[in-house]
Amino acid sequence: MVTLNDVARLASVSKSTVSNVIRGSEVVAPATRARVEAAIRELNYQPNVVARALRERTSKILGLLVPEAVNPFFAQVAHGVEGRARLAGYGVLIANTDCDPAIEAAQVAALVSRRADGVIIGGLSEGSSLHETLLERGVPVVCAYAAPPDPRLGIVDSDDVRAMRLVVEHLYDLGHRRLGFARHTLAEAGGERRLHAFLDAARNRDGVVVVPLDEGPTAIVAHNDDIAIAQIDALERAGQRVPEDVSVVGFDDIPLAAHHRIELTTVRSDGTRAGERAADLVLEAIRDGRHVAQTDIIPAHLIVRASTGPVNGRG
Amino acid sequence: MVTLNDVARLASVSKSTVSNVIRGSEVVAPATRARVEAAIRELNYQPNVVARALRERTSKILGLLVPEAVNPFFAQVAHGVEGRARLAGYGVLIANTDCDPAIEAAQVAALVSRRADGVIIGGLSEGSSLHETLLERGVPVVCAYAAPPDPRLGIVDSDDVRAMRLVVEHLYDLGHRRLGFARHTLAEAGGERRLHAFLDAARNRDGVVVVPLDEGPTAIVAHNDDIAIAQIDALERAGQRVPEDVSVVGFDDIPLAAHHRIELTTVRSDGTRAGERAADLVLEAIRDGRHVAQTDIIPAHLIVRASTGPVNGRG
DNA sequence: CTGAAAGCGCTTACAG
DNA sequence: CTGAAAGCGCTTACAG
Repeated sequence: MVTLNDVARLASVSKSTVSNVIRGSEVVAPATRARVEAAIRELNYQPNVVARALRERTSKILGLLVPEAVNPFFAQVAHGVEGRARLAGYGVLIANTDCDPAIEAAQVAALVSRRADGVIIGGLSEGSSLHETLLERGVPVVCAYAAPPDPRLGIVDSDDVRAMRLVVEHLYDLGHRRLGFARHTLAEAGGERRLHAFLDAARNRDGVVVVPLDEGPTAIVAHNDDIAIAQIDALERAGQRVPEDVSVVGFDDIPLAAHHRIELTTVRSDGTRAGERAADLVLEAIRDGRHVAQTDIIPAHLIVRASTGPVNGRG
Repeated sequence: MVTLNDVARLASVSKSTVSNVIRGSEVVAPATRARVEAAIRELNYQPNVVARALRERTSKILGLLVPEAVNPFFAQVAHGVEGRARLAGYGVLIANTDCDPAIEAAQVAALVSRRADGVIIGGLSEGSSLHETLLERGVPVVCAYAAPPDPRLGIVDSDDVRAMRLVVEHLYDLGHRRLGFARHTLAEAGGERRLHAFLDAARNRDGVVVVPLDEGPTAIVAHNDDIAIAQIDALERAGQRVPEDVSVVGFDDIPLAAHHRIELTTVRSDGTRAGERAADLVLEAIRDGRHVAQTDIIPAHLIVRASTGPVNGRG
């Protein structure tokens, strides 16, 4: 590997001067600069970011903690994070946890060891306080769709309360009174916030009752699209028809939700945008040397498609 | 941030001794070791991997170049890579390229700058020679489902030739003679290998002709499941029925393919396993200080579901 | 405008 | 068994 020293030697200048050229310092004389640049090209020199990181006490690395790698929504979030990070010269270290506390702890330790300048958390296992480990070391962190309460945290979240109000209203208008909720399968911290938002919304509608999934709800609201789509699968395999017998509502609006075979009524939530926003927040905090301590709530939009219909096929 | 020096001071030993304890050297006296370990705990010390990386001339980082972040199959591959990397103490830097040559070049430069010890390429843009940039710098690289020809490369690939033979045979047996192929949308290097395997298989079946998609094939074979599912969407929106009017075959067997509403006939290809295998290959090469130079072909299995049926609904 | 020196936080021979 | 010293490849005051 060619180093800054090799370049200096070839250009017959000191390391300081090469460094000045690399970092675009104004101070270098044009002729010297030209010589150095020629040497860089000739040797095909790429600065060693590891060395720079050590010296500057910054790694230019963002950690991304993902509870469920295979969820397409998180793929969108990751895509957004990565795009913004790249533009800012940051790399993204991906850390899947599968919501397993042991893996999660190992991943956070690895992120600390690698001196990640900031961390974005897409989900934490139940009862985890790993975000505090990070915060106490001065690492800015933003939670996307995961919100352990801590004022130092940055938060990017969907407006679940409003979303669930829209969902319940929609179902109510279709005549549904027996509603069920399909929770998500991971033991995730704060993973019941959508459930609670749903319950609150249902409580505020006269005549609406919330029943377990196996006690014949006429409509099922799911924690996310993946779960909604799995519900459709389960219902139809059990001989029920969607939406004729049971209506189903998702959350996220993943690309597949608009598919002709699925046509899922859902709440739109732009994962890529959320990822971009999360990255921006954490990047700003890094620049300012502070915690994020900001909350960004993404507005909710109900997208009505064909997975919801009038109760009992009437109407 | 607490450093090795802080630990040394608190334990009243030298940095060398702390380093020996951390790295589990046998040489340290039990009493000394205990004192150092107590100090580590008390200070909550985490070694700085950046410093270690600089000294050891290894970053313990794997780069993962992904052409299409939102493809669920690549999410599986990434999951597999990440899992194996973690077990080996490596971090995974994710680099989306969206198959854009400019982004791709920037990502490879970033990976070089960060001194990634190895790189896994999930896809390269057409005409790209970026893998050579890496190889020439001595970085082992394995291509997963992307195979520019270079003997130094590691390759993990599906057995497209056998797969397409099975697919064509299956369709032939159902009476299909007019077949079409839905290519993938990215300008990816080697992205036509499945197409060519398909064309070869079709050529070897008497009476079979390959026609453009808009010239009424009775069966469509797609480059991957995502594209197959999009084809079903397009066909049905255009008033055609699958499989009554047109049969559709995918490739990958993403989780959704088994969904009751989709029931896609497809070729199984375990993305997580492929990712794990790719990581193992590159990790071994790093350990041995050599290029990978190995090929691993994953056997093909045809999974017949309901998206294929007899031609013209007969039978 | 350019260069010598110190130092980021580690590891690794090498003395003792 | 323990410690002093050098060095990984950079950047950053500071002289000149």
